[in-house]
Amino acid sequence: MTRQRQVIADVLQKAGEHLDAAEVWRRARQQLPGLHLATVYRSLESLKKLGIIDELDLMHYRGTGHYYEARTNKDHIHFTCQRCGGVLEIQTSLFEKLKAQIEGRHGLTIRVARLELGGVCGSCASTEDQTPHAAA
Amino acid sequence: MTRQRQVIADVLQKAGEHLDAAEVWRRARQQLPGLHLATVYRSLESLKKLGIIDELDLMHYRGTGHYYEARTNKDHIHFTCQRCGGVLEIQTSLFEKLKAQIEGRHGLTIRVARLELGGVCGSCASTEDQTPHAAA
DNA sequence: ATCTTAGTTGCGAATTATTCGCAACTGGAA
DNA sequence: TTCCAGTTGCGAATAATTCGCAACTAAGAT
Repeated sequence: MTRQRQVIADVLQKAGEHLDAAEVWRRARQQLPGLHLATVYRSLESLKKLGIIDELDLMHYRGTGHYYEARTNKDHIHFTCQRCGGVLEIQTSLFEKLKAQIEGRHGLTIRVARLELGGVCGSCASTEDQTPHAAA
Repeated sequence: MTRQRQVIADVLQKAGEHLDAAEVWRRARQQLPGLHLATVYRSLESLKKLGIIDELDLMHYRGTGHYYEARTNKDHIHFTCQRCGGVLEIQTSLFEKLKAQIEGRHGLTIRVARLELGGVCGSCASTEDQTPHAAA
């Protein structure tokens, strides 16, 4: 584990939101001024393989890039409102059951699970505005 | 609905596999020689919004691009083996239950659901080879 | 402590994937 | 038929990501 990866993992652990590679770079450079963007990409790839972080695309609401977050002990689901762009994080034991059922039925091992939902959030369905309601 | 979109939707409906934009383009040009790649991207975007096709990334096993498939009446789950690259499509009613539960609990409407799993398939866990076992 | 080396970094250039601007065209409603 | 909002082809532009390579560094062996 190099200093670069520690800092990058730390940035993601402390961030309360989903960051793209460029934003991770901006923040990490405050501790590590010489850090190169290519290193950020390589580190994110390694951290992903190590199961320390997860990658998302939030239904491409904001472009084709990817977002990253520190992995927690329990997987959660991401719902992106396609009207206002808000992101809602959802946890439910049914998700764990679903994964367990699939592993059992198909004799495979799940290492990473990404459930991304898109649709219309409750606030957008009632009001007609375009401001994010769900937490990002 | 323009001829271009019809052909593109048709290519995806007939394909037994997941195609990236460039491959859709190659196939669609057989009926529509002048078709431009930019049009393919724009059409895929429209068809996605119409709910006719779905977009996947298959856990980025083969790069950072996206894959497309015609949508069927029942959503399915994609498992990508991170050892051999094989893709397994999985259906289970638990997935429908999970979506219904989320809609109910959070008062939102799900328009598109993408569950992508990564891990090790049964064959890879037993044999140590790197050949795809699951159907692509 | 020092050596060793497999793996990592910084750098800039290259590649891939996707989008844009604009003038010409076209599907389908009136 | 006329009309027009939406679509297309085109090439250039942009975003996102990866590569090649020489210099460095973490961490295990000596």
